[in-house]
Amino acid sequence: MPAAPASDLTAHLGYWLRYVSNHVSQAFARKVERHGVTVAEWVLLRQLLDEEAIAPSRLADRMGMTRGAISKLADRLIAKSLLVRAADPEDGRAQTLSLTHAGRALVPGLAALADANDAEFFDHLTPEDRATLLRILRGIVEKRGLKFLPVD
Amino acid sequence: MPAAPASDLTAHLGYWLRYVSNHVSQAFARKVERHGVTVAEWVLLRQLLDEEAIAPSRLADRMGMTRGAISKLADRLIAKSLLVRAADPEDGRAQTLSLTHAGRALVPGLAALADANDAEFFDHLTPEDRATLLRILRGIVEKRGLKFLPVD
DNA sequence: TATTGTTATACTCTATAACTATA
DNA sequence: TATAGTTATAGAGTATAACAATA
Repeated sequence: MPAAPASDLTAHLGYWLRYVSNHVSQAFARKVERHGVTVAEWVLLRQLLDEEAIAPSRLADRMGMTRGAISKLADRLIAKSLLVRAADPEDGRAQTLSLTHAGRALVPGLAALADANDAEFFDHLTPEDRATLLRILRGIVEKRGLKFLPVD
Repeated sequence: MPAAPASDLTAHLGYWLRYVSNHVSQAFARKVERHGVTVAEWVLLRQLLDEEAIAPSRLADRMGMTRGAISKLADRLIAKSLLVRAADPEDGRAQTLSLTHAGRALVPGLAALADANDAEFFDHLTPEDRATLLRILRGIVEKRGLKFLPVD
């Protein structure tokens, strides 16, 4: 009897994508861990750098997480004195998140680690391959339109 | 004052890879969830399909997980009657894992979902782009040699 | 009533480390 | 001592749902 007809795991692009992505992220996690933050925390910090102050719900949209998840993530960063919460003077329900001095000071170092991590995994590619990879990934995001993010 | 010098998140291929991969995996997770399994469980089941019986430690190597993680994953699949554990007659320390009839019967349906998920995210790509993406991802795995997997 | 945000609960995934049994 | 495997513990990430305050 021949092998079962189920298609091979390795026939799926999703499988390879997940495999490589998990390893890239894990390697990055180990790098930033030494600075006391996680990958998700880094992404949140980086978002704040350009924004001054931002509503948790906007972060949730951008990062593709629920508001509850953002709340917990923010709690951790506040406990590390990298972030502060403040009431929005215009809307009593709303809050804003912004970086502390320590948080702002931490970002460039983390960005350098992100650069190093990217180099580690993608520098051996030709410039063409790097461009193609970026184009394909961005194309998928655009095509799917981020619209399938958590609805909460 | 210009923006801070920290490089943009979106400048990193790792960022896009993680973003797309998370969405592809989440979409797949929702599909297989209806069949009562998770993505990691699916990968383990699929590995077993070709092997008849396999040692947990081999699975750990292949799947890039620790032995403890495989143990727990196997526990869940055994609880669902999709997997069985058996003592290795040749080595009193060793165990083997194999699919039950129910487990084996479940795989083709899950494989069809994996096919569908891949189609959903990658079918709009040209054949050239799909081939390039696969080549790049496989190249990274080869280059890094899976050697940075958990050491346990 | 609808919206913003937090809190409570739960489950998966993963890791590290202690432990058991066998080699 | 070394190896195979399990178990214990912990923490990140995520989700859903209940809740509080305000609009």
